[in-house]
Amino acid sequence: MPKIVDREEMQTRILDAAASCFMTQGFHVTKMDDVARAAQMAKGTLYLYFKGKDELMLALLRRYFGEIQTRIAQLPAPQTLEQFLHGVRLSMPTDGQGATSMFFDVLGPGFQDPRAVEVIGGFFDWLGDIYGDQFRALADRGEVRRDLDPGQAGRTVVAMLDGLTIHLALFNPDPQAFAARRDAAISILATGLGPASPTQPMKETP
Amino acid sequence: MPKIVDREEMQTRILDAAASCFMTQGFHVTKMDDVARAAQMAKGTLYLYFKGKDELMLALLRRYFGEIQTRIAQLPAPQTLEQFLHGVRLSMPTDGQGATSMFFDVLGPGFQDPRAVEVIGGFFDWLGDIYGDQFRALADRGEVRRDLDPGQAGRTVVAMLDGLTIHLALFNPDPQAFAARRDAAISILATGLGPASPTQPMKETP
DNA sequence: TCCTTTAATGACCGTCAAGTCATAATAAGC
DNA sequence: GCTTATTATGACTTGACGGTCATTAAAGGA
Repeated sequence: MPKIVDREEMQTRILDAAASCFMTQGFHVTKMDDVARAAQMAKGTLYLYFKGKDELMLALLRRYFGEIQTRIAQLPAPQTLEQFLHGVRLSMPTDGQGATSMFFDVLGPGFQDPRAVEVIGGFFDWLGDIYGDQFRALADRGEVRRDLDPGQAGRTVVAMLDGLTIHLALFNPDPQAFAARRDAAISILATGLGPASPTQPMKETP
Repeated sequence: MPKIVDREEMQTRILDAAASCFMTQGFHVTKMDDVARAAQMAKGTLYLYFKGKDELMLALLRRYFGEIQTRIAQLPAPQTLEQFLHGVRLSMPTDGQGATSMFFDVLGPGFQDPRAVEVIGGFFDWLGDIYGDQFRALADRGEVRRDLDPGQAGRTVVAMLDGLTIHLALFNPDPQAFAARRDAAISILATGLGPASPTQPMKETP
């Protein structure tokens, strides 16, 4: 008798619209009317599928990071430091901007919503742990120095790489500059800022 | 005849109050009434000294980064890589939190105010240039590898270190963890993730 | 003390957007 | 095609906050 709708499909449609709005304009600037228009429905309809703007954002965050997480999780474990760094290179965003601005918006207002911090922070914790595990394995193979605590090192590298992404997204959304600095960062992660060791081909006397 | 007040002193008082509010609550959450109460004056009085909330924030940003900038500028140029890293260590925040949350708030909403981005981004550009100059000089002395473009490397290092600060401030405001990761980061910047070179005392075979 | 000029106040206004709900539209069964 | 349960709509309500301004207070000179 009744009219029946695929609830999940509607939620997906709304989330897609919200993602588009939030990512281009930012969370706070986006009005629920904007989302409704993007999803081609009336504002009231949104509230049949999400309790409010906050819930909408949370669902979006969970979906977004969930996808990245499953994608990263099924990558093969690197066997060498070079492989690790190659993986890092591939998994860094290429476009600048993107979702970074959205996170700024969400984390911004006094960290109002601890759930958002938990989702985002949880992801970085998780990734830091992954890197930590990989460092431990690589250290056993002599591919990575053994004097660092792998767990701390994992979190540290994650934070440093994210800093790169954030700065590029916020201050210099130029793909060329991004590529150059990503490569510089990876190179620094590999061998540090100090002069090349004698085992590598590089002159030492000026 | 007239009543006369020290305009600058009032502005300082207001800026101090605003800094306190913005840093603890965030920019968007803070109401002008909050700032007024913190400065012990009525809301209307604020508008005699600052055009509006945005101007207040901008003035605060300029003051904040101006102070850091002059402090860093009068530091002596490092003569060795070790000195450079020591300076980095000293110039990193020790408390976690602090101003970072405020910047998130300001940069957040769709980067609305380009002036704020300019102030903050300008600071990091400036610091990246400083580091770049130092790298150039250190490379000449054989203290730093010569295969990196100093300018890019300076910006890159600044971004990576800021990432560390951001993550600690947002996700893990624990001073102990901060110290541990700061040290890990500095160590990685020095010699990289790879195993120690033969010139340094460290076993290579497991 | 009184007058004049500048500073301080806080009730008020206008705007803006999140969220609501009475009403309309839709689809499935009979 | 009629009935009914469910879904969709968008005008309206509500609350909040940045900014204003008529009014009051303060300070210095005569």
